[in-house]
Amino acid sequence: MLLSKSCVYGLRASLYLAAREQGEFIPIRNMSDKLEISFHFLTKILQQLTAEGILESFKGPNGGVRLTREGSEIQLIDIVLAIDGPQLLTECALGLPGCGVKNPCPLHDKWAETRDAIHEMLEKTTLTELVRKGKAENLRLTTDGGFDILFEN
Amino acid sequence: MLLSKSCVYGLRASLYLAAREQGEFIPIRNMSDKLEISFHFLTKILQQLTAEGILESFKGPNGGVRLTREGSEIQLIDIVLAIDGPQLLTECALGLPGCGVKNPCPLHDKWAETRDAIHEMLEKTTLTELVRKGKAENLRLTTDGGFDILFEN
DNA sequence: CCTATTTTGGATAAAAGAGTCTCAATAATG
DNA sequence: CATTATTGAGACTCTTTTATCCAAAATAGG
Repeated sequence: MLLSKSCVYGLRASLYLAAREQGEFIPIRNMSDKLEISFHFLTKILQQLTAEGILESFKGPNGGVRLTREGSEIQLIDIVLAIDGPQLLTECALGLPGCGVKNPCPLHDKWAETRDAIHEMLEKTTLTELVRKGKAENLRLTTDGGFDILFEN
Repeated sequence: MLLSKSCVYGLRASLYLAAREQGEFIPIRNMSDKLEISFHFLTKILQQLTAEGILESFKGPNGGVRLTREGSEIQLIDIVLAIDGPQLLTECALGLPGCGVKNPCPLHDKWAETRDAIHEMLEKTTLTELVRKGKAENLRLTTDGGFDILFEN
């Protein structure tokens, strides 16, 4: 699995938040229902994103979480690094510690290129960009149903 | 982790085999010592590669494993798919089942491109190519020490 | 035929990832 | 002040991955 499940859930939730009114605190239960993710598990993941400063939270009635920045200023890489950690995009393909330009493995160069391609994609893609695309084409963020139904009622 | 540890070990072992005389059966213990991988664990991994037809094995004294094809005809992708399975390079970045051109998630297109880049790299790279590079530049296949010391005595 | 060497396969154990549950802390509202 | 809604934090369970161990099968060589 390229991305951990936590990371995948974190991305889905972040997209959901970016698609909602900015500034509004969204209860996690609300998100877990819509996105069909276990409430408690999602809570854990969002706590990480809060700790990393990507989200901010508010307790009590009318509480919830929201993005600290605009969706257009949050790249996918921010979420991936916050959850899966930077090793994901720096590790050696052969698992050798300290593999780098100075002391590489035979696969280092090619692998570094590949990792860079992943990094670049994640770095260039913003939440807002995906939300726009999702809305325009009614793409899904969940197993069944399109983008729209996430925001009904 | 992009590749599982099993997969990483499988790659290292395959490179080791490709670097040795073709046709010769190499005992797994020999490899596990040189590559500093747990013997029993490596055994399990190589059994998978044998089952997938990438290796063949021979029991008893002077037994061991060897590549079924020449190293120049084995691509990294063969090993990765045999161990981590094809899902690795087909799964949706948001974890949605059945995500594809017909019913995509907002990230599908970009993710597919990224996966293709990984796939292409793994597909274009052969064991022999890496072995040649490793030998030429004395690169390492293990934590310490270069390529050469793997094949002393 | 016996012994040593080696893979095979299954059982088991330990560690990490995924998921659940409970209780405390915070805050709004009547 | 009591009630209710919500996040925070920790303990706990389940599953998968990683790792270890052992007995069985195959085979070479004396």
